[in-house]
Amino acid sequence: MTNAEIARKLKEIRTLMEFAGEPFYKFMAYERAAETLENAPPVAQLLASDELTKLPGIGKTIAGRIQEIVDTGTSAYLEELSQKYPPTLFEVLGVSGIGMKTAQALFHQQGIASLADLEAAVEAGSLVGVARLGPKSLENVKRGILAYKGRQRRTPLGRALPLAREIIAYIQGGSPAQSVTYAGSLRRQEPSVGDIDIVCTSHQADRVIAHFVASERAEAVLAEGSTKASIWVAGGLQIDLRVLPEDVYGNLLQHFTGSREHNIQLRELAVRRDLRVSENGILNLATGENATCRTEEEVYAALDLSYIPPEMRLGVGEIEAAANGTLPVPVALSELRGDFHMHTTASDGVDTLEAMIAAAAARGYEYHAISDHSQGRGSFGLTPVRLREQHAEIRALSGRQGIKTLCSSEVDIRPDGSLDFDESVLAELDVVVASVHSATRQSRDEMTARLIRACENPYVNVIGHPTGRSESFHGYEFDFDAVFSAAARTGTALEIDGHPSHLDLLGSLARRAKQLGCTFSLDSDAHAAGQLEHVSYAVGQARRAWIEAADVLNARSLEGVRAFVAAKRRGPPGAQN
DNA sequence: GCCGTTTTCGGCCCGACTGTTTTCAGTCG
Repeated sequence: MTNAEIARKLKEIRTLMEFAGEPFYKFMAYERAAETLENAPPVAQLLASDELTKLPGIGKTIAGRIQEIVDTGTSAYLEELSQKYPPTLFEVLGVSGIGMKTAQALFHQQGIASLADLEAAVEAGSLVGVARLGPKSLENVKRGILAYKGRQRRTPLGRALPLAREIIAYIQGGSPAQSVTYAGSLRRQEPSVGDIDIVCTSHQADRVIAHFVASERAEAVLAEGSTKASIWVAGGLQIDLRVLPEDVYGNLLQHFTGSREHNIQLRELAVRRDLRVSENGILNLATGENATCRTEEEVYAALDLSYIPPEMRLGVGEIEAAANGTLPVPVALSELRGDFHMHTTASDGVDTLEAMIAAAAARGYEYHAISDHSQGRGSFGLTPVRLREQHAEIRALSGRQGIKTLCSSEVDIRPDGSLDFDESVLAELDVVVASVHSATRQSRDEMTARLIRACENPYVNVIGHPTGRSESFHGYEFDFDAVFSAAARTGTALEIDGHPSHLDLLGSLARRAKQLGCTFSLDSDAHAAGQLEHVSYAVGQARRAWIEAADVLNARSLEGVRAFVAAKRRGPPGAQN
């Protein structure tokens, strides 16, 4: 069972507890624990090492429930609540505009316990007269039902970010906006986002907001006030805009970047110092003085914290680290000197070798590797003969663009852990990426052994997209700690694949790998010249994992990379004799 | 239910917008 699945169960408990009238801080504890879990290392590993209660917000009681969920798939407490309140209540609560109070009233007064019940009641007009449900609220409920049905739950980062950039350009282009940027889960590089938060500064907020809600993209305007507005765009994705004066830009950006848990912890720390933190500034409760910050750095400095990059704001220990000066500086895109994973028309890419070399050179890289698929991938995989022909082409083009092109391959890891090329072919390559593409539903033990054997191969330098996750597949089952430890021990880098449909490793898992001493390769997995920029998503996940430049293979010089490869081929000291 | 630089009890983050209200409850982020 994944962390996300366990977190979902905890959130179900939380919601049903509130529905049942339990005290606020009791059910909120479950919500905070769930959010912590979503960004924590795999629960199975935490339970094995007895580290679960070390996570913030997880004490004895909730840890016990988590253990129970892992062991049995559910919790007796959850089952008990579910007996009283049917699971279809979550549908009603999922309708925008219907909150806890309304849902409780509808349930107790009219027996409405599902979306179908709600629709029927709306149709029959039987909701007229329910407290605080006037004609406008009823219209909102109707719209909420339609949105609930048509809505996709979450939007992948790779789709949301371009949309956010488009909206930002629209705002900048037609309104008196000063600074405009995206915040929220997008800025934290969450793998998928529930909405898009945009923050903006202006002294004419009303004009910016009027322009925003007039966008052709807006299929509905959900709210329109003097400093904030919300719209829905196609597919039911919500976009929130907040506009404040330029002198609180730092407070504004900090506030709306979140995460919620990070902000709660930050404000709790502030309260202990008699300070109240909000998007409007930092209010000193003793003196009544409000300090405004133009930058986020000022916000953190005002609380005696070192700057915490957005991707690290997850409420998983970063505030403590920032307070005691141990927060690492995460790797930055500008520190990358190359990219080991890209394809050409020789396999399933759409651009030629020459075009990919030119594109990599244009990014200012010192080196890059061409890593087309190996023969096992069927019609588009390269045979040894075709691979050697490609090497000849690379040598012929070498040096023309002022970038070193390395000969590589994304070699299939076969079901038994052996590689799709034999050693004589692998030995000719400068660097080897090895990936699983077949038999992805092997047993946990088989997949673990398969990946460890790949790590132990002296020619394998990078394990490509290590978990195999995608938008539609949760990834292969294997023992993360065992494989990550093998990678660290053998000098094999783990890839963080930035292709938006992969994002693999995710930050939470990569952080575990970092704790186990792994080296990482941050790659684009580009299948077109324009996709080399996807490496920025890999950097985003790396930063969420607290990975530093020193942990990153492609942040090293070409000599450093060659030394990494040579060391593994040579084997551990003494192994030759 | 969790937690501790006022530590084992007594606290627990902050604010905007809407619609239904005659001063605020509910929802949302």
